[in-house]
Amino acid sequence: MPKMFKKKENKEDDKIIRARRGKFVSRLRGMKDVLPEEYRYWNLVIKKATELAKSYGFKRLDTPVLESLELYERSSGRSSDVVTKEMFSFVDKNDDRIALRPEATPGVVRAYIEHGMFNLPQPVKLFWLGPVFRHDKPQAGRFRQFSQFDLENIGETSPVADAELIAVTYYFFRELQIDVVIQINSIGCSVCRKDYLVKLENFYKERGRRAKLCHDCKKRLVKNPLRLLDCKEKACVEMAAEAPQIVDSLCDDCRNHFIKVLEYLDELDIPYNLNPLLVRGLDYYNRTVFEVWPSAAEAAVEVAPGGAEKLAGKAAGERAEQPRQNALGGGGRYDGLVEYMGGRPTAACGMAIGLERVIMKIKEKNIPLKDDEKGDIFLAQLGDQARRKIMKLFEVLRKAGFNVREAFTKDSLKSQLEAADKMGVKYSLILGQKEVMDGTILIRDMESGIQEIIDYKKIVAELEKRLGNPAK
RNA sequence: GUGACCAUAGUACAACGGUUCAGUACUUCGGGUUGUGGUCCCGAAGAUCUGGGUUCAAUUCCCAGUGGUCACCCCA
Repeated sequence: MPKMFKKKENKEDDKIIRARRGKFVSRLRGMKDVLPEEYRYWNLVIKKATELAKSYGFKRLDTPVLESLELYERSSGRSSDVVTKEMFSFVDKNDDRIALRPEATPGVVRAYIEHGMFNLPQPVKLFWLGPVFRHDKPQAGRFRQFSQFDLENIGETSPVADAELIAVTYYFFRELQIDVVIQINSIGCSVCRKDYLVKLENFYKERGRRAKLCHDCKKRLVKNPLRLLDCKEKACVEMAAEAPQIVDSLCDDCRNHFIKVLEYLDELDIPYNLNPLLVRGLDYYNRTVFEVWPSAAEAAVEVAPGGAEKLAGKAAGERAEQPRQNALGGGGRYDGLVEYMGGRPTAACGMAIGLERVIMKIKEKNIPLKDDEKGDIFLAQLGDQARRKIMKLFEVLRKAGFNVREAFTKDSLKSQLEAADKMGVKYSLILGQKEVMDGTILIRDMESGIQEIIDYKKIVAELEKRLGNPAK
């Protein structure tokens, strides 16, 4: 029979087999599994976030993954990209408009109002850890489901709150050995921002600048002029560099607030860069806005401490020239949001860090991680009698605090020791028929291969001698 | 949303318009007689993303879809 027919037959067989197995349904675009190997990084990052937040007096809360679509439309803003084009939203069986949360703040603010947290001592400091969703096109460090570590300080007008938030953010990165620089700016309050926007619009109307703007920016000029500063088109960037800076238009209150924030940061030696072009993509921000950018050593980013004096003295510092990289985190003040969403007038500020990006950085830097899943002792058995006895021993050792591993389902000693080896344990305890009879057990040092017979009753003492007392 | 590149076992890679070419390595599983892992030897399992088209013949060429990677936009 010619081969081509044979081949075809095989192919048909394969199809049948595949059909019997059932069709494999793969993961959704931009979604990611976190495998045990990767979870080591997550444990590290989550632990750091939790410890740090707690030690600064933030308390954890969770909010639902699903919220009313309206919540985000109202809070994050109709002009924000997050709301207009990146939201996972749908109509449920009840005809309700639902969204998977694209960020944490609106849900937290909703919870603050709904649970009457304004009756708690103010400010209310909260932290939040969990998945958020944005329907973006996946790319390096960008997923459709990703995780944020979020801090909110609600009910505090003082610039100390802004500075503390930024400080905690900075320490988070520093303690994970990731070099970052805080990009910071103030976008004023609704009053002074209005003045600034007039200046900005006038600027773009002068000397035919408007005609040189890119297509998107022409729209921005009408819809959200602040975003003009944020454009990456060459012509727009050049114009933005000459445009009036918002820090020069701040009202006294906003200006003083901002100076205070910077003074605190100077005092704490937190490296930041006054970035007059930083605006942010969510509509609810006012006054302080900031982002966390990786400080690429190779890009020779200039750190500019002492910005407070500069700002107090004259125009703000040099324009940020470095290429914009993926932000690791960001935040700012949102004094109007709580009231806007139906609460009392309440000042607040918050920030969020993208954990996948943090983990990406940790991996890039090859920061060694210890494998805390490793066991110290492996229990091997031969024969059913021994197996029963050793299953009890497992409980005893586990309760004594030892890190014990086993492969009770395997029969041969060979395969059990093989498993022990792969688990990287220090010692194996081997129990066979003979030892059961004698009331003994073998202890094998897995590195040297030396093994000794010990009294079964003295196991715990022997292990404590070799490994130390786990209870201590 | 726009653009570029890509798509073969669990992983990393080969190969080819048909022909003992779907191969190699790692991993996994089993074995190298009685109760001993790491090395070695033997064996097994395991893949051409989906759908069309061109062709006598497609895993290979073309198109579309899907997915991946990267950049832009935007952000975390």
